[in-house]
Amino acid sequence: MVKRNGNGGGRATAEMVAERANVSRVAVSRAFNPDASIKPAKRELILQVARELNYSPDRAARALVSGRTHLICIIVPDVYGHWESQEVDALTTALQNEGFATLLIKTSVNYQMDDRLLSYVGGFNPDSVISFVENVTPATLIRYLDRAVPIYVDYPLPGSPASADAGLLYDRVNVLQREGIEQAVALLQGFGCTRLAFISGRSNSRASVAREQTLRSVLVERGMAAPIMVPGDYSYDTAFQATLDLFRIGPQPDAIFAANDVSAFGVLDALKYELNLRVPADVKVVGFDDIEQAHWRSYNLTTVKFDLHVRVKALVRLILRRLADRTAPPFEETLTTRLVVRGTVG
Amino acid sequence: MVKRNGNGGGRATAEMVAERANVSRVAVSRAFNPDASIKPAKRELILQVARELNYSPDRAARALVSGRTHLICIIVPDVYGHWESQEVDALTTALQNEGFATLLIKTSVNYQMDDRLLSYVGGFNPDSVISFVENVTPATLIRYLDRAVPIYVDYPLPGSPASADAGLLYDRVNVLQREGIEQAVALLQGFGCTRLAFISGRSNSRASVAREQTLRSVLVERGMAAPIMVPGDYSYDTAFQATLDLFRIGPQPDAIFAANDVSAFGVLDALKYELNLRVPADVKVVGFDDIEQAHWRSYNLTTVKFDLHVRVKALVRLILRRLADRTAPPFEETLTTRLVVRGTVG
DNA sequence: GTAATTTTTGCAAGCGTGTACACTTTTGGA
DNA sequence: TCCAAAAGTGTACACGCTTGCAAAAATTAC
Repeated sequence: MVKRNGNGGGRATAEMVAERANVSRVAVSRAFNPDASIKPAKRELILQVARELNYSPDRAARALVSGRTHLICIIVPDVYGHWESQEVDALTTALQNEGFATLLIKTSVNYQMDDRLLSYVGGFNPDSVISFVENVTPATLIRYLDRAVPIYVDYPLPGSPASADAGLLYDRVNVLQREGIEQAVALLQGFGCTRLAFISGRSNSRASVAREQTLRSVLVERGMAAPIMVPGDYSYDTAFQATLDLFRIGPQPDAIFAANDVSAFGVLDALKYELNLRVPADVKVVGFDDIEQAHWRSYNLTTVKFDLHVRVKALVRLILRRLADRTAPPFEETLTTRLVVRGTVG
Repeated sequence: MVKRNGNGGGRATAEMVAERANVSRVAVSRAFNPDASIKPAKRELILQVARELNYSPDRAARALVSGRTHLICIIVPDVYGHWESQEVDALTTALQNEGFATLLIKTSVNYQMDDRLLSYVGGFNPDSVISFVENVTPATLIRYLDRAVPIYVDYPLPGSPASADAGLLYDRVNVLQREGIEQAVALLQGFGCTRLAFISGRSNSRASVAREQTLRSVLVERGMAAPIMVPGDYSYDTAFQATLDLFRIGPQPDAIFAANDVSAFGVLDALKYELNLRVPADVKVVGFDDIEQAHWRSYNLTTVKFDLHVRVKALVRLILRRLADRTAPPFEETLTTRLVVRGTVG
């Protein structure tokens, strides 16, 4: 049984750098701390020596004393799609540029979004937690991770208060579905559509519920009938099958909203390859998100988008502001959506 | 300027748990260490109190003394596609089940895969590093991260030694392209194809080079002509445009290999929607990877796949074995590929 | 040139945890 | 009942780093 503690003997420590540069260990620490007071020439020398030794300060040790880990947890659902992938990707880049690293945490059969997962996450002492998981309340997150700054990515339901939940105040980024949906409905109405269908996402998804409810209220305002509801789960396969079922039984819609783009692809393929209906001539289709594949020629999907990078920037801004001042009142950013018109409508 | 060090006052410490449970702080430590010696009843009590206080051991402090962070860095290129997303996803789940967390690191304009990024990564003291980046040599990785266990996800070029590079030995997971490609070529030859084209990935991508070279040698063995080479970059748009160019000028191929599925989709859409060629009647198309979208009806792509989860399992196994015994000779796992036949061939 | 100021430096004390070591208690024969 | 072995416990130090404090050096003001 070999003794294996400390850094394992591999990495250089501040001590070694100090010795090699003939300075004190404290000086090394200061050289790596931008706003510490140290003579420029000395800092230069130390950084030079550090480079030779491939030294960089141990984040764990640093975290222990400073209380800041520079770790940001991103919690994503056990199954997640292309949209989340793209967002995790963009977030990682943006946070990395600010000196943070992203810790990817997945809810799964072993770690549901329960006490166990939360205290697992808490053990990392992250500076902030960004949750894409729908079924976790702000209250829970705050209770387990009170040192960390929780940030919510949220789709406010029409009429609900924006940045408060169970009396708690917290920072969040809201996405308003209204504008994009209004544009879409106006366009469809212009083409004479009267019977709309809506294929939902997973039942407990706030994004899906927000989209559905907003669609409903827009339809009411314009004097149109409520949408035919079709249960889905954001996946291609489910949407494909649901579309077949939809057209086999009930009143056939002349336009279909899908809760996300991937579902819309399933709808399109079912219409084209199984039902022999033409898009947009016979049926028009609208998706949500505008993921990369939406512009692929086979789909060429009309969809409600908001700029991913705008949201990511907002998230990062929120985190930085909150870390700089923990007592400020809740920050809130709101993003709007817009319709991207492609071939599946008009 | 508020003093903010330690854990910020939020999280509970072992000390607090000890006090509340009337035990020593060491006992708390032991309660959380499965193979430490402590009376079962005492451990139960401590875990109970810990639960009440939402306590879990601070990973940073633990890492500092044990030398193990339980952090695994996954380094991905600045731009990466669906395949990598799926793999990062699967890896995160698998590692999390073993008690590790994944730190996602992206190469980008600020942090190329250079000294700076490497010592940035090194600062986290990860237990292991899984690199999906092509232009980093094992030697570099080992030099900067010698305490961490480096793992390579690799596509060995035909004829090159498997687990040695620049005299260094290291663990790796190899993917053999041969079987799948042989099946594909046999099938194409059976359909009378004679002129093949290959759309490559990014020029410095080992995966692409390995696929190309394997294809070449299979063609030679079967007495077929060398493929027409078309430069690509794994993206849909580039493949789309490249296909247009290919058919406007040179000798028109009757079958096209694309270095990955996404490129193949670009090829298919260009053939169908711009060149008015029928697939598979006029041209046959083969992709690589078998990502989720390959079975979507609009593409229905014939492709060379290997099981993602098999590779992920192999990677995790490698890491666990190496962490348990750092002096063992290099481990190596080899995966084979196979052809998934769908609509774009035959 | 000296005194008052500012900048730089080193010491020492922690941050929260694991573990070797010595010590005390319990267990299991005989 | 007694003794040897096993199991449990507590003390003290270490891990690598940051930071308040006081002392030293460098800079400025007169």
